[in-house]
Amino acid sequence: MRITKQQAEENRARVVATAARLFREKGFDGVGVADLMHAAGLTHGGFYNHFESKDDLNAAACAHALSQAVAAIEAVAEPAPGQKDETLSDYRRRYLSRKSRDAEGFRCPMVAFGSDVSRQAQPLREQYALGLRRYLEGFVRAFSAERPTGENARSEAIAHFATMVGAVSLARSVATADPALSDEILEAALANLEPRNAPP
Amino acid sequence: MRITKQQAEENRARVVATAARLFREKGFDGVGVADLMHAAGLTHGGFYNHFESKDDLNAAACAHALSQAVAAIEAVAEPAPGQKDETLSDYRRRYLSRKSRDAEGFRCPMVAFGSDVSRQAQPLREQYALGLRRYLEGFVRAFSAERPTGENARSEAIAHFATMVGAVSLARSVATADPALSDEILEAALANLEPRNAPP
DNA sequence: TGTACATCAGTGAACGCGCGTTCACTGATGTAC
DNA sequence: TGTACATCAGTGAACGCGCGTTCACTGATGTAC
Repeated sequence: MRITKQQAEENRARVVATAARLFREKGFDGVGVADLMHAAGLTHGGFYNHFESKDDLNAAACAHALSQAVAAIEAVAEPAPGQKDETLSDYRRRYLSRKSRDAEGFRCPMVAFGSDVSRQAQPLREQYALGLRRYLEGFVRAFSAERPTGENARSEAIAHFATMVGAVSLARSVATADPALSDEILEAALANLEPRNAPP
Repeated sequence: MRITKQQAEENRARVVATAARLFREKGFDGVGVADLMHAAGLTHGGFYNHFESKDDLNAAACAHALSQAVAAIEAVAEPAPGQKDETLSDYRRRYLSRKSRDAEGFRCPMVAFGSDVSRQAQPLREQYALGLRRYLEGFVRAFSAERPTGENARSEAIAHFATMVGAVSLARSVATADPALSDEILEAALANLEPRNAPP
């Protein structure tokens, strides 16, 4: 049953993408190798043709999720000329929307992996740090474009993003048990992050 | 080997307190019943004399951790007369300190359980929502005392706390792999949360 | 107050299950000639 | 270009281990008289 090299690479990529989605939904320990491989349309035995270990896949999936986030914020920071790209204001509203909060598998990895990262093996943490660094660089550029705040732009942008992460994390935690509080948290973050003197 | 009723209650309380600490450190799934009972100085067989299930303990430990957090913020909001209690500024500095970030088992449950809560059973989520609601009420009072901001105090306070949660969560995630970035995140949050026109 | 018995927190072995991982095997692909 | 063989992605059964949970048992406590 040997298959094409290209097909094998596609299979591997599909496993990583599936894992990036399922891990965000259920956590790294919430998805087993067998579940995952079947979700990707394969049988579990072939897993070790692609990955050294589950930890290895965890790291690959984490890197994949982060690179998606980096691409998204870079599109905001450097909109393609002539395209109707998302502004930071759009991005923030989407990030802090109920829909995004309730999305299971496509959430921001910084929120979805919040408390998991520091419990994972070192290679994953390295990948994560690399991704977050790149993400924050993009975020700072997008933030600076929205409001020229001068010398403290980076510091302000980081605090700004921290508010978004904390708000979605808290809002998610109480989404089912106290939806009103959950909505209130999202709205509070959004209200306090919009530029103060927005043009009319 | 039957023991005193009071002794049994103390044992149960010790198990819950130990769990609240270990779960914050390693996650709910990162600590087994046997590990936990031995950490509390007991053998694992007796576990079901105190708890219906692991989920039941998870909920009890979560409630315990939250009630500690609530007590801490209430002490800031309503300082006991004549005592040198922590101000919100002290609290914030401690919360966003490297020491607090690196503390394994005594961390803020809103950070430590960030992505775990929504994956746990409904009773735990109810407990969590109850605790967070009470915590935020205390936080809003403490925040209003620090800076009389008028009608939006609650919204501002919630966004303020979200920044703290997001910052510590992000800082923790990269603490080992990129300590400089981790420190920068804490400092950015602190700088942007201090009152703007602090009295000299 | 003293006695007799039921209760039940704690013990440690055992259970079944699901997990990550390994393995022998298959057979189309890739390659050497 | 065609042929012969090695490679290796995929398959599905099996392994060992740790987990949550159950169990028979112990013996001091709590209680009924």
